[in-house]
Amino acid sequence: MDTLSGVPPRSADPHLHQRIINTAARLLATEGAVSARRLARELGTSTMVVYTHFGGMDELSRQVMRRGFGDFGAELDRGAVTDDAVADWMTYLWSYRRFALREPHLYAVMFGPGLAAFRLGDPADLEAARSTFVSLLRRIHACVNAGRWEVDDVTTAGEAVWSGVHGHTTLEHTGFFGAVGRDPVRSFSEILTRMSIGLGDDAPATARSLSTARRRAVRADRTDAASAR
Amino acid sequence: MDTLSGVPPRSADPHLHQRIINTAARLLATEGAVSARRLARELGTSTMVVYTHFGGMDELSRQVMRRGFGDFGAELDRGAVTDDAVADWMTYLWSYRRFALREPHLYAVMFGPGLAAFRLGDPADLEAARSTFVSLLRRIHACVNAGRWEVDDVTTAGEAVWSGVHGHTTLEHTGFFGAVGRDPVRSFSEILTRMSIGLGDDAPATARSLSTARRRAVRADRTDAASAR
DNA sequence: CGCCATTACATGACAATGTTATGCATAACA
DNA sequence: TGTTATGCATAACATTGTCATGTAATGGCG
Repeated sequence: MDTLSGVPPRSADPHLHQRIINTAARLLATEGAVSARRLARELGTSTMVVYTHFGGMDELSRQVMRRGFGDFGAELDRGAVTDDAVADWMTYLWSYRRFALREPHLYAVMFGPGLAAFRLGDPADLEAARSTFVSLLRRIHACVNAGRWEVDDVTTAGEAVWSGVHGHTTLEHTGFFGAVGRDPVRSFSEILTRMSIGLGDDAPATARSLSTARRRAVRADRTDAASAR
Repeated sequence: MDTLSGVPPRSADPHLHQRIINTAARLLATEGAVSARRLARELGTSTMVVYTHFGGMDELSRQVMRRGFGDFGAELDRGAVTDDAVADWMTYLWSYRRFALREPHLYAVMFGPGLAAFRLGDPADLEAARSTFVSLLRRIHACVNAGRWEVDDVTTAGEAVWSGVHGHTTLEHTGFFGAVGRDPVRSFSEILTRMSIGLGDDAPATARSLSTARRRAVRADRTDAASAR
């Protein structure tokens, strides 16, 4: 109705822009969906803020996606660089899986077919996604430099690796492994193992690296679980 | 309004059930989305037919998905069995990619996170998806029997392979390869190659099988394009 | 053959979605 | 202080899936 001046008129919040993105990301993570009205209710505003600040839900989703890629990349790059390059590469991919499992909806926004990063070719979106890919390529390069792998085209190898882990995580998100009573960890290990051997490593060395990376991953899982409490 | 008897009352169509599924599949393929109203308009009925026949859009989508898995499996099993088991396996996966590219929306319904096959555990849905997986396992078994691969756990190997090709197709669907100017065929070939070597084949034999399978795939692509005309 | 019950379907309404036109109150500025 | 601009709330519109209601056709039974 008419605006009663009894209600203190909300002064312009200088951080509203970021608050919207943060709240949208939180709602996405906790409730699996973000609607303009749900978001407005959470923010204590009207749905119009989405349109004055982002022009619509699409652009907001892309901003959430960009932030997601930022967090994703930061978390992936946290992995140490040791003298076992293949183990480092595997650790990187275990972190990849950990993030995807912890943030399934964010991952879906980032890689899903909805308003995927690449279709609406905003260079900033493309760059956000590409930087994490480049980070993977560095790990692969290290394996080549260490003499473990023989790869002429690192980018193509990176695409193959990425396809494998991305496919695995999306399958795991659908609940496939649980539904058929299979172990996703075993399947993921298989991908890492066969890929490493296929890229030139010998089987025993890959097995040793897998053990190392698996140990690190279990420890990181525990840290993750502890910080969630 | 009141029902004018001037309009000939539509007698119960005994094939309506199938017509709904077929039309939904067609709309999904041609328009990328199926809404109850769009479907009703196409069928010349009201939206209620969806509810009397399926109870809602969800169940209808699952029926479309089931039909999709049927077509998918039939098309995949069309590949010949020759004395080059690895080439046969690769041909199978090229067919996989071909189907996914030709029917992106159907593929998304089949494997997407929406009302994924596995989450709502209807055994019929599970079986529909599983049968195509079993078909993949047969191809892998043939490679092992031929002495090309050394695999103790065929199912786990199948999951790894599936992750790779599934991940690749979903990435291709997002438009990633086009956006960054990369060649999806090369990436897909890399997956097949590294996986085959990783599963025990030697590199030259894998390369020969890849050539064979690629030739077959190109021919099948042509046939596909011709029949589309 | 004629009546009744069941069933299939159309109509229209409801809630929730993204979006937008309108208006007002505050903020920024001269 | 007066003017402009902007940010946001209100309320509406179109579209979605869904459902309550009514009606007409179908099929069984006397």
